[in-house]
Amino acid sequence: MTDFDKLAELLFPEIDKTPEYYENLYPQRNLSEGARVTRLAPSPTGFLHLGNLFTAMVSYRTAKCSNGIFYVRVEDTDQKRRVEGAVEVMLEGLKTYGVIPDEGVMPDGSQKGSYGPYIQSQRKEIYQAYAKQLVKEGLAYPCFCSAEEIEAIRESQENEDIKGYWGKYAKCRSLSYDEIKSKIDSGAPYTLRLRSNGDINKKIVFDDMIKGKIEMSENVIDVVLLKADGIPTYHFAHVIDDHLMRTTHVTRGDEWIASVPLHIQLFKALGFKPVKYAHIAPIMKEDNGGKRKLSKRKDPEAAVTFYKQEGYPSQSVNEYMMTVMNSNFEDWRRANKTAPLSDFPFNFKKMSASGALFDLAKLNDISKNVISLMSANEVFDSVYAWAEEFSPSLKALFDNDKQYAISILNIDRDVPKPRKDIAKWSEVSDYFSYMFDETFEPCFDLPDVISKELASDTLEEYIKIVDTTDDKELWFSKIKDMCQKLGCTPNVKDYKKNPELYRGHVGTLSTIIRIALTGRTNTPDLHCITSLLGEKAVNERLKNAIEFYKKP
RNA sequence: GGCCCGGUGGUCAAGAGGUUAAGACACCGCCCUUUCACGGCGGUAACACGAGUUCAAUUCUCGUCCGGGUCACCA
Repeated sequence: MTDFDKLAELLFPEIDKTPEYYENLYPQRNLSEGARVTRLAPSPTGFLHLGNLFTAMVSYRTAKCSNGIFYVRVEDTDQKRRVEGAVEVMLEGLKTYGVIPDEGVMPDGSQKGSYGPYIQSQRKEIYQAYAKQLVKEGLAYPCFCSAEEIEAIRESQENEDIKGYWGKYAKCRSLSYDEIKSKIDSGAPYTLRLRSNGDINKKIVFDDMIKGKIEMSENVIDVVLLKADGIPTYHFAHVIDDHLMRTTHVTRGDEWIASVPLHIQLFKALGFKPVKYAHIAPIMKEDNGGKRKLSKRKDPEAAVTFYKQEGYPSQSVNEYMMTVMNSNFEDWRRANKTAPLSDFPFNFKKMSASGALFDLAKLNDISKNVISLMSANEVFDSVYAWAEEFSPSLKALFDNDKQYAISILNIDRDVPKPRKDIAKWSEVSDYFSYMFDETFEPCFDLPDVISKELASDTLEEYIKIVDTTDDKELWFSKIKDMCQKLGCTPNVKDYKKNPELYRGHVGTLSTIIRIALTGRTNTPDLHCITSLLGEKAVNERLKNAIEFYKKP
């Protein structure tokens, strides 16, 4: 028995399973050629960041486009940062954007699939079995340095290019078996470190799916594999889990690039085939002149819940994310207006290597398009669901008369070129406030070119002939007929030619009526509004306006 | 500071050793039009800088600058 064997037994007396056991337990997946296995590995530390969603979507699409598997593994190795219920919140958020795992931790908290457990805190023995193996092979050793000692080492490395626990700084690296045994017998806490065989002068080259070839020095640092409590660090857990769960492609934020040499070294030390990496640039935010990562503290739009609160349809967010993800998405969408997102051939190579600025204006534009394609019923259902959660007053209005609400939402919608005014549900109540007596705010301000006299003349005439059951043609011809009597012209071009001959034109009259009825100068189709408002409301509003304009 | 990544209009971005350097959003103008919106047409606006290679560089190389990342018993 070598010292390494003895050390392995000393450190892990309870561990009797071997790496071979796990290899057999988790066999290669039986998938079709080219199928990719991806994962999302959230740590339960809080809310769903837009960047998490983005990364998740990349993973998800990658798997889906190759008939592969997308699973969720919870990385809860840092008990200090653990937040209760965070995983559920995240998965629920992901679900609303259509990112639903095939395997792993499901939104209801259950686990599905035969490569589990999918929660790292439940995999302690697995990590330790591999750790034991590394110790046996002399590739890992216990380190008894305290936080203070580590700090002191760091301070002594001011002039060193490579900082950390390595080379001559790795004090515990060459402890003898007996030294280790006596420390352990005395109850000294320790971490397990990698005995790095990296060569500082050698380079490692790997091919990132997004960034391309990257060349870096080999890792020489004896990183911590197992913390003092026996729980693995991210690095160790990543390598073991992604190997055992048979992940083929790891997509993660590009802040991980710096540790790829370590990860590849670990894969090799454990005898695993390395995964392929796709490192994603973060979504950025403009910050007076500069760029910075979207921050959850400073930027409300960093939280995925923001979009729900504002009432952006999930599909709008999805489409926006796709345009950021793959630059050819917009072209594809133009050519395939109603195709489901899943038909889009997602490709890593089309991803930008640098971080894109988050662009709310673009999101709004996309969302307007998405909403313009929805039917009034779909819009109603979505707005209603939104209002239930975020706007009791709007919900109450809708509850009064759902059919009326749907009719309003249908104005200028069921036509070849629907309007694109609404980007999010929170705009709806304001947009249509004048359609409800409860929220209508009269405003009699006229454009400068229209006199109060003309306004009252027009409305007095109009109130006599208005019939809210008229069809559009009749309705408009009546307004045209009024022109003569009021010294206006039904022909706008005539007016423009000789404005001094007339008091106004049809448009002028329409504007007067529009203001009286809605309090606004800009609205969708006035005929629709008039007939939906109904006789009572129309008469009332016209009377009030007349009264106002007649006052000196 | 060491190492790594990136830099095409305000934004997202195609692009290739020779192009009038696409397109989308935003912005502006015109047309359509009972307002607005939609739609159509048009416009302003970009290859960070300096060397080198080359007949030719925004594209290749190097340097500079700028931006980002990373150097934990956090992920």
